[in-house]
Amino acid sequence: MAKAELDQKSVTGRAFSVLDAFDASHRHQTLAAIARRSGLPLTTVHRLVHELTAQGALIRTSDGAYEIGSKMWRLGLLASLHSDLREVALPYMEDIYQIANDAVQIGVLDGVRCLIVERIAGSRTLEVVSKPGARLPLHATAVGKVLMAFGSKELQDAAIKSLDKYTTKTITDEADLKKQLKIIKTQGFAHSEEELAMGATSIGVPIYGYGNRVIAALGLVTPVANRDIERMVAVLKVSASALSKKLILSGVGSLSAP
Amino acid sequence: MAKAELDQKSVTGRAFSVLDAFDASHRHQTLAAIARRSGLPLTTVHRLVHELTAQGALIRTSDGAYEIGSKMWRLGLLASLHSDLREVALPYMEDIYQIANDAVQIGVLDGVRCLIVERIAGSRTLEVVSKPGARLPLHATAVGKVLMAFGSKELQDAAIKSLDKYTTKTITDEADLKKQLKIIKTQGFAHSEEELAMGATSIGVPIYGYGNRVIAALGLVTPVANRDIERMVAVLKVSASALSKKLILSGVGSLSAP
DNA sequence: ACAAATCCTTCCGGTGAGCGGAAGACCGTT
DNA sequence: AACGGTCTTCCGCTCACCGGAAGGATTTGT
Repeated sequence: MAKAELDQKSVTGRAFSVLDAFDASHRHQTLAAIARRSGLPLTTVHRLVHELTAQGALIRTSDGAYEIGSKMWRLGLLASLHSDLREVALPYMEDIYQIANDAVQIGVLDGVRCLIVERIAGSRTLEVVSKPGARLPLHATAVGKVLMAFGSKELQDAAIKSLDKYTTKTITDEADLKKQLKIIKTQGFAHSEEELAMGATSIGVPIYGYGNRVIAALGLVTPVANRDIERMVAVLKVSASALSKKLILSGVGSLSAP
Repeated sequence: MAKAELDQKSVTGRAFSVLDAFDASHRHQTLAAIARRSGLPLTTVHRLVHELTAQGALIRTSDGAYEIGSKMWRLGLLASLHSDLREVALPYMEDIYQIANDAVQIGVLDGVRCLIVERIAGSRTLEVVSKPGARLPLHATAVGKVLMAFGSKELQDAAIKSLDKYTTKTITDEADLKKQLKIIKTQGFAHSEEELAMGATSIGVPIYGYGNRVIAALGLVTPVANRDIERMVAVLKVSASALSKKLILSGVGSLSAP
C-alpha cells in the first residue's frame, strides 16, 4: 500500500493524494478508508473530501461512502489522448476485432508505463487487467515494448531501471531487452508471450501521428493456444498504416514530460 | 465569461477554478488565458498550474500551452456513471442506431442539467452540441424533460427557476412546462421539437436502474424533416425496457445531492 | 445489556504555506 | 527601439489550512 505519494506538501498535492486513493478496485470508499490509503490524518481528509464534494469532484452516495464525481469525468474527456486518439482509432479497432476476434487494445506512453486508452473485447476473449485507464509495464507487454523501442534513449534507460518480474517468462535482463528492442524497431512489430500473465500472448505495432512520430501502439491479445502470429501481424499492420495516415492528417500528437 | 466560480476561498476551490477554465472549446490554453478565464491573478495561476502539472492533472504541450492531463482522464473513468451505465448501455445504443440511423444519446441528471454520457452519431446525422460531457438544459431537450418529469419536486422547482430561451419554440412558461411534464410521465416518453436548436427534433424515454428508480434517459435526435415519432418511440421503448432490466440486475444506480 | 471498536463530525489555536504585487526576462509585432 | 504580449522568479505579510482532542453516531463482539 503506497502511502508516500507525490509532494503532500501543497494543498493540491494533498487533494490529489485523496483522489489517488481511488482506483479501479477502490471506486467506492468510506472516509476512513480514504484516509488510510492516502496516509493523511482523518481530520484533514474529512475537510478535503468536503471541499472536493462541493466542487463535484467527488460524490457522496446514499450509503455515506464516496465516489469520483461527474466533474472528474467531464474534465477527463478533455484530455487530448482520449478525445482525439480514441475517437479516430475506435472504428479501426472495431474492424480489427471483426476480423481477428481477439481483444484489441491501443495504448500511449504515460511516464514509464503504457496507458491503455481503449480496448475492445468480446465475451470469448480472456479477461486480463488491461481495461481502459490501466497502466501496464513497458517491458512485459507487446504494446509497451513498441512504445519503448520507438521511444527516446532516456525513456529506455528510465524504464530499464525497474524490470519487475511477473511470470517466469518476463524479460528482466537488460541486454536481452535491448537486443529485442532493436529487432522490434527493424521488423516493425513486437511480440510478447506470457510475460505479463500466463496463457496470454500479444503483439503490437506502432501508430504514427503528427510529424511522423510514434504516438501510440496498437495491439492484439489472444490465448496462447490459438495464436497465429503472422496473420495477426498482417492484419494489424494494414489497419495501423491506415490509422496512422488519418492521425497524421488530423494532426494528432503533442505531448511532453515534466 | 463567468469568472465567479464556486468558493475560490479554499485552495482546492482555486485549483478547480483553474481546471474549470478548460472546456470542449478551450482544451488547449496558455497560462494567461487560464488566468483570464478563471478570474485569478496570474501569479496564483502560475503556481497552481505548476502544482497541477506536477500531479499529472495538467500537461504542458510542446508549444508551452497547457491541456488536461492523463491523470484526470484516468480518474474520470472511475466515475460510476461512466464505467457502469455507459458500459452496459453502449451495445443497446448501437442496436438502436442500426435501426433508426439517427443520433442516439443517453444522459443523466447533473445538478439541474442533463449530462450527456454517450452519444452515437453517423456522418449523416446533424451536428449538434450534444457530445459526451455536454450539459444540456433540462427544459429544452427530450432527454432533459424525461429526467425532469420523473425527478423529485425539488428538482423541478430548481430547474424551473431558470428557463432560458434558446429558440422561438423553447417552452419558458412555467404552467405549460408543468402540464407537459405530467403528460410525459403518463405516456412514458418526451418530445421536443426545435426547442434547443432549429431543425432538430428529439424524443426521449426513461431508463430504470437499481430500485426501479429513473437513473437516465435515452433519446433519439433527428432532423425535423424526416421525423416519424411513433416509430421512434416504439424502437426506443423496446430497447429501453431491455436496457433497464439489465441495469436493474447489475444494480446500477446510486447518486445524491449536496 | 454493556463494552469496544468502528465510523463520522465539530471545535479551535498556532503557524507555515499560500498569496499576489513588483520586477524582469523573454518573445513576437509595428 | 519601443511596444504589447507572454512567462517566470523573488519575497514579506497574513490568513487559511492543519490536525489533535473531544464527542456523537453506528455497528460489532461478549
